[in-house]
Amino acid sequence: MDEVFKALADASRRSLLDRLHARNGQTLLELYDGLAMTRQAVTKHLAILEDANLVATIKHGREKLHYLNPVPIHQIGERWIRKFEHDKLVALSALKRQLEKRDE
Amino acid sequence: MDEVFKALADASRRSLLDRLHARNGQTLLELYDGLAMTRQAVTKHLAILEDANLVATIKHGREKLHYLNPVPIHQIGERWIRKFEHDKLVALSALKRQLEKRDE
DNA sequence: TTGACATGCAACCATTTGGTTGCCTATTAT
DNA sequence: ATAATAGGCAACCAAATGGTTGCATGTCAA
Repeated sequence: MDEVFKALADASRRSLLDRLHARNGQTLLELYDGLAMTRQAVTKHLAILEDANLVATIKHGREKLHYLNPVPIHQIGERWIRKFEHDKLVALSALKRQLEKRDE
Repeated sequence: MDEVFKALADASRRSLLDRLHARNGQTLLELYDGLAMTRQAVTKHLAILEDANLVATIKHGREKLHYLNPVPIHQIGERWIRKFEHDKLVALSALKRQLEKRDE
């Protein structure tokens, strides 16, 4: 879970996931195309995404196809974000009230 | 949004948010209590959470009260995680099928 | 079979990160 | 008034991070 959060912390990696979301099963070179970094940098990012189980790959000849695995993202939604959902409703108004009250 | 992801990338910071989720409006020393790091380290973490708008504070005398702001977390759920929700359903079975197909 | 193509590996680098220690300031209680 | 309490500031440090360059390997096509 920590690996997933760390993997998602980088904007380049999130945009790689976006690219796979747009079109699944791309090769390294396809994912690399148009990005302002070296191919090797992309390789490293993809490796981090793979370690975090956000991307699965298979080798197909000399190509390596990258597939998005949405499960860990979903789990973060379920196990982590949902936890704070309830607070959201009362939060802003209650926060203001509490702060004003404490400040008397 | 990037700041929020970065802020959430650290386990210590996530646990601070958990603590605030359990009891809102704690002081630095209360949040620091029992943690295996110095008070100043906690201060830094809280500053990062504050910069990411995940925590709001007010000074109350010599104390500084920390309040959780669940809005950015919720936004990540809405704007980011939801985007991958649809994939989730088809993902695992479809993934397997796709991989096998590609591998012929 | 030989060259082009897709990717991998490893060393290196600057910057960021998470943490420390030491001291300073502001507020409260005795 | 003075001591204790709550927190802030700044310098420093090691390790992790995000990136680079250079070269090696495996696979496909002419």
